[in-house]
Amino acid sequence: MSFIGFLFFIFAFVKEMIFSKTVEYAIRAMIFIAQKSKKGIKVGIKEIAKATDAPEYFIGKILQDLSRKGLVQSLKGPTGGFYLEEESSNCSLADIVKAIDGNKLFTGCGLGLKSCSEIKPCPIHNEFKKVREDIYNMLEDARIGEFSKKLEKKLTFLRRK
Amino acid sequence: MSFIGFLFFIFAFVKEMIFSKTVEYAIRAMIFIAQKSKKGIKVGIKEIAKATDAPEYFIGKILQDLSRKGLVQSLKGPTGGFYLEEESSNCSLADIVKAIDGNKLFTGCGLGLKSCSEIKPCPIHNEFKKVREDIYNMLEDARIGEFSKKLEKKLTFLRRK
DNA sequence: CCAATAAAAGACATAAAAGTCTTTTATTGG
DNA sequence: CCAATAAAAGACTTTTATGTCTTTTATTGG
Repeated sequence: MSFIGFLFFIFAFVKEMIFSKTVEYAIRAMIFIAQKSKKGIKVGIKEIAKATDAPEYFIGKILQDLSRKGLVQSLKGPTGGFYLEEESSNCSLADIVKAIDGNKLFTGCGLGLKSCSEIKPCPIHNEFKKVREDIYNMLEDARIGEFSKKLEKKLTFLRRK
Repeated sequence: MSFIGFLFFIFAFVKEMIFSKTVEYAIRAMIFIAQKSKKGIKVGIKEIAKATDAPEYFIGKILQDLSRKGLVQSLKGPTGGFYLEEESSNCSLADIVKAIDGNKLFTGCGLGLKSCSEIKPCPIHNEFKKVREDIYNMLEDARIGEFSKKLEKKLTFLRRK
């Protein structure tokens, strides 16, 4: 199974659930860049698009944005492309989601909730809070660098079958 | 605090997260209809829209759809409106989500996952599975009838303050 | 320096979700 | 039966998300 195929497996779960296409593409791209970066290789948009099966121009835009926000590094010109500095490869899925969609997914109790519902929270309120926390923890624990390592191990395993 | 206000508290959590506006409005409307239905009152679209702070024509469309699918009952003409039969008031939030968005939110392991990832699931895969299950259970447990009962109790409590 | 390369920037296009309006159909009380 | 009422149905508009294209800017190897 291909790298892309494997990613699809994992994110098939998520995509209808929490993440926008933008976030989905961003995460796939970041993992791919991380893998290449570990080998000291910078990758161009075309290659990223092909490898992660994302629309070329769209992923370009997304990475542009992430680059401005410092989650990924880039260099123009020949031998240029996208890459991750040591520090960046330690960023979590949560960081990516935050960078793109803001932290609305995580900020739990907005305006109203602080007053009434926190004092006397309804049962469902608490359940949701828990789910949110679970999602946050999950995304926070999933570091791009770690993730790509694990993926590679699995891939190796899978390829031997 | 008003009924609408209270609902806002609860769904402020959810709306950026899982549910479309359509689902959000649907749930608010259903709870409102349930409360009225318990008193044997049928409610019109205008009243529902006002009470749940949803766009009138839009909630009309949504309830039309839910009505076709049997989740809510309706009657045309004077003294007509929407209401819930005993059976319908026992429907869960999960039922509503399913009726509108299909069960893509719950069907967990789609195509790819059955083969490779289930055999050797990646850590994140399992976490997501758990979150999904949590969400499903939460939505399945939340029955419209029960929910409106609880809300009413809270409302009474709040009003006495 | 210069030609080639690749990202950045900005404008544009398409699709999906959300929201609105008008006409039709069913039901009721008088 | 009839006029009023209210949902059903269908067409339409607006907004947001997604996706595409063109031009500009930075970098490199020769």
